[in-house]
Amino acid sequence: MGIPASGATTLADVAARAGVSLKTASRAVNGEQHVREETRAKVLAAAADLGFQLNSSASLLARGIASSFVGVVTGDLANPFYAALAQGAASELRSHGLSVTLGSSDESSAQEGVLVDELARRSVRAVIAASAMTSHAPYEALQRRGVPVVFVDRAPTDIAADSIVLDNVAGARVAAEHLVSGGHRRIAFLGDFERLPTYRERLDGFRAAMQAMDARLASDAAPATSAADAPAGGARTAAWADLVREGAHDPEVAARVTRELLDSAHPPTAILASNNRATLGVLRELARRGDTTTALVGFDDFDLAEVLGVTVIAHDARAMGAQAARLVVERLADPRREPELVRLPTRLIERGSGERPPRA
Amino acid sequence: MGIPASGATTLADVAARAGVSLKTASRAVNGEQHVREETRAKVLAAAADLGFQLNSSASLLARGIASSFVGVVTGDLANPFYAALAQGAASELRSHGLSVTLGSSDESSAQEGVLVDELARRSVRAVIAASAMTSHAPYEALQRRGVPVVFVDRAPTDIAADSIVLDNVAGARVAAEHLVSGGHRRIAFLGDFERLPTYRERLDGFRAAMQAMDARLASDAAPATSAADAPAGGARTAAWADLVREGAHDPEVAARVTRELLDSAHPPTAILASNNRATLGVLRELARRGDTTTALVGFDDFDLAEVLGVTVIAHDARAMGAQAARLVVERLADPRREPELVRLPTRLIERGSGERPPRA
DNA sequence: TTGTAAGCGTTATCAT
DNA sequence: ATGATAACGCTTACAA
Repeated sequence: MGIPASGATTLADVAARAGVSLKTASRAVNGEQHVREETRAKVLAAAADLGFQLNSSASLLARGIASSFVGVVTGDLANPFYAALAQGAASELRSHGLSVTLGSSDESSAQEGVLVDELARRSVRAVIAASAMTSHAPYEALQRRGVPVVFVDRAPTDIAADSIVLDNVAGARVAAEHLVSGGHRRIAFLGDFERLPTYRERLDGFRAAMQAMDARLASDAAPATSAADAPAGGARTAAWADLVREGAHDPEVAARVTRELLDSAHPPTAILASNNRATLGVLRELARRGDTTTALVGFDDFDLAEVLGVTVIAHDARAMGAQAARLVVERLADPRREPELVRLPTRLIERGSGERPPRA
Repeated sequence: MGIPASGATTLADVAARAGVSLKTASRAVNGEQHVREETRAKVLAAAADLGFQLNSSASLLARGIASSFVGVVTGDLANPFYAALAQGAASELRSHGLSVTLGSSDESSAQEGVLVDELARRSVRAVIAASAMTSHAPYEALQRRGVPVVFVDRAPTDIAADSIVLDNVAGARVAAEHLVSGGHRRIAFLGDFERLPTYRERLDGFRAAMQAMDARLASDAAPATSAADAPAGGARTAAWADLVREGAHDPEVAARVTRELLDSAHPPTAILASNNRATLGVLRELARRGDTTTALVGFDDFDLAEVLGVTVIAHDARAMGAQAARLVVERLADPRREPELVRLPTRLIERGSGERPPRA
């Protein structure tokens, strides 16, 4: 019925059918003012008749706007942490009329670089990134072009940008202190890729707790002794440092490392897994060997943690995504604000695995 | 240095700086043929100098293309099944130069409708949807406008479209038969929302297995008896039908239903959870009451299933997403193909929970 | 190989 | 309140 088979109904068609000018049709369709209600109704009816849909490319072009898409760059959506992050960002952005376009880097710097270039080519309005890169040059290029970039989970040190991260140091410290106060002295730390700031910060927190423990033990052992009496200080430091492992980014590696640790001459009595994938690997290995005595605290909460009784350092990934979206919107509104660094709290949830006493 | 502060470097700027015409610059930038290498290099250098980026809106408009975005509609990304689906679709589409834009319906028909309208407004090139709607009118509108729609997980019955689903009937039947062959007679079925075809199909599979069981039991009990002798037939049918529950879409409801079932006068000895969220709920309730005897088979595999020893009906969600992406690409290439219905296989993975014998 | 001119569908400007 | 006309930045004929 007058609908062109090509499916290409333009605003001009609508205007013609409604018997008004192109501009009036535009005004009506966009809900602008200065259109008589009667006219508007006429235009809207014509549009409905023709199944008209605004061509967003033309609209954006005419308005001089890049696009209404915000790129969200994460490692791998299969990781529930990233999924929650993306979901939080998407729903918050949607309430501001912005859409999300996804990209997974699989934690590869190279792939992430390609991804960011691609986003640039797609003229995204802004980018939210959980970056695994050490050099953020591609992001800087975006910023220069006026595209805001907000970093989540990992804050870059080489460029200035809004960032929202967890209080990793405090989280890991609390976890380690919890194990120490439970009587553990030999605590292993399962870290992620060495290059990730999250890993380094969590290790910092772990280190702080362990050094405090060493200091306390030293003073307990020799109440009124001078530093010269503690030649074992270095050895004691080595004691906990020997149980630090890195590169456990996926469950398989984490399981293997756990196995090596527990099979060693002086196995740890407790493990602090620095993220959800590491925790998964530890759980698999513990289950495999039927080990129910080794204590465990995992960074990141997960669905079955309660069922399995796993003590975790929890946080709200979805809120983090939403917060990142808010930062995007704010910077879009005022590009010259000072870059903001938001640090989100974590909390310890005791479920049993972290409260197991050390083996005798 | 000559870069306009507004960040709006156009192809014309590049052409001017390189001392060539607009069209030549366009050719060089787009990697087209018929450009002397020397010229191309000159243009590319100018583009790099100016930090030029093609305006995708203008480019798409000039080419008469809607966009290079494919909308992916799912329930909730927090569900690993959807996350894997989205990831699979995204990476496959990317290799075809298409990007993904995400939308979560939270399984609400209303919200899904809004979402689809939004996608239309954004001029997406195609849509991949795990739809929770019963009427697919909004999708039909898209199709009419020449936007291909591919349904995943749930195939619509009211409109014709490419679909890719699991063999739900077979999967659920195999699961139920597995429990029956393990000696179970009282098997509960924890279903999702009644309106979802996945739920209905899984129930069909369950029913088939249970009816077969009933038939076998009847003939065993009365080898040479006529139908008139089996007035209990209806009662027997009721026996398994009484253990069918629906609406267990989230873990909380699933846990509550499990509790009611196990607290009832004639509790089931086994449970078939019709999806990952239901399985989670069952596990929580079993853990809460310390129940280690009730057998369990869950539809959908999950990360910790091995650790927990949960027998599942597994499938490859990521592959499903990738396949959907392939269907999109094919239909984009040839819009008049016959709509295709792909049915993906499932497989039973025995891990212990499904092999527990019935309580005495 | 390179350039010219027209037009993609919409919105902004400035009249009326 | 409505409308003619010129952008928006790019690509596709069609020349040269």
